[in-house]
Amino acid sequence: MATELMAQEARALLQQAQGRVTPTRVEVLSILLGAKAALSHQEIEQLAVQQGYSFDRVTLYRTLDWLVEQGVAHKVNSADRAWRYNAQTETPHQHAHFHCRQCEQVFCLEQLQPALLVSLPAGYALEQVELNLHGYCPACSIKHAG
Amino acid sequence: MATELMAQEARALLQQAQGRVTPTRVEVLSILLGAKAALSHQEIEQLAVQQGYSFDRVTLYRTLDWLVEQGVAHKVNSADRAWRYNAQTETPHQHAHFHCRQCEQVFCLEQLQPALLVSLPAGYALEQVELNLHGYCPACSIKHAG
DNA sequence: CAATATTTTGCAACTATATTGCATTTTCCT
DNA sequence: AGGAAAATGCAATATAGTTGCAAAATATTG
Repeated sequence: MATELMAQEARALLQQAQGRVTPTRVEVLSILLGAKAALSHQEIEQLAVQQGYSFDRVTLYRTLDWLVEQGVAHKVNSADRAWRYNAQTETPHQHAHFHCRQCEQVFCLEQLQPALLVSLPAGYALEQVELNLHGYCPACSIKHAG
Repeated sequence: MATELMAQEARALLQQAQGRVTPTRVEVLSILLGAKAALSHQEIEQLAVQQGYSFDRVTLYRTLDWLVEQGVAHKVNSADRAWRYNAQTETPHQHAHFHCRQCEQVFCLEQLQPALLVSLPAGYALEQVELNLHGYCPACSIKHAG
């Protein structure tokens, strides 16, 4: 597990944020940095415990909110009514999310550009485009197809 | 209020569904038919009360689920972690949703085609595309701009 | 039209996610 | 090291949605 590396990167990112670099924040951000998919609060809590760290649920919520506010993480709304979070290392850009129907994980697709024909009706002020793809992720596709 | 017309249309649609045409179902569907935006369970309940009709929360949830199942309504996941529903009179097609940041309403944009460049990484099995646009709806844009 | 079977509804209790207020602890700065 | 400000933990609460079961409504059959 490259936990220590992630922790270092996390600390570096937090250095630039408006606020304190606390163990909880380092832990949470390094978990997000090490994840391949967007994580729910529960998944994060579990991973933290696995790494010998624990914190209150409320603290986690607040930490995640703060990370989003600071621009180092972002929030995805998934079908099971739970927010999922992942680290946002690069500049905020429009990227798509792939929601797996089997394992319910949410993957960020950085390279997918929604070259959409924005022929929005008059009057709407567009601020952000959110593209969600639903289906089966590579791992689940294999199990599915057999 | 064109309630009676909506109720008639609702009854016609329900006639074709697999199940009973009950007052609750007619009421809920006609509310959805009369709405310009996707409605939350709370908004539906309120509108029903305004029209002199009331039902249990659970019944509403079940009714909405059933309407979706029957293909006469569809479900949208919005930012406030509440499902929103609207009538689906036409054939199910991929359409975009506009989420207003001010009034939190969700509008269906039937005409908007997400001509997206689907260059999905290998392994992903795409089943559905969900396009959400965030910003300010016409009514709120006006208030916003002054 | 009455009896019966089936579906739908209402009630109560429950689950899960998330939030709020406040006291305590930790962190940062000098 | 000391003190101000920020972060955390705990308890309580809000909100969305679900489940089981009994009662009511609707449809079906004799």
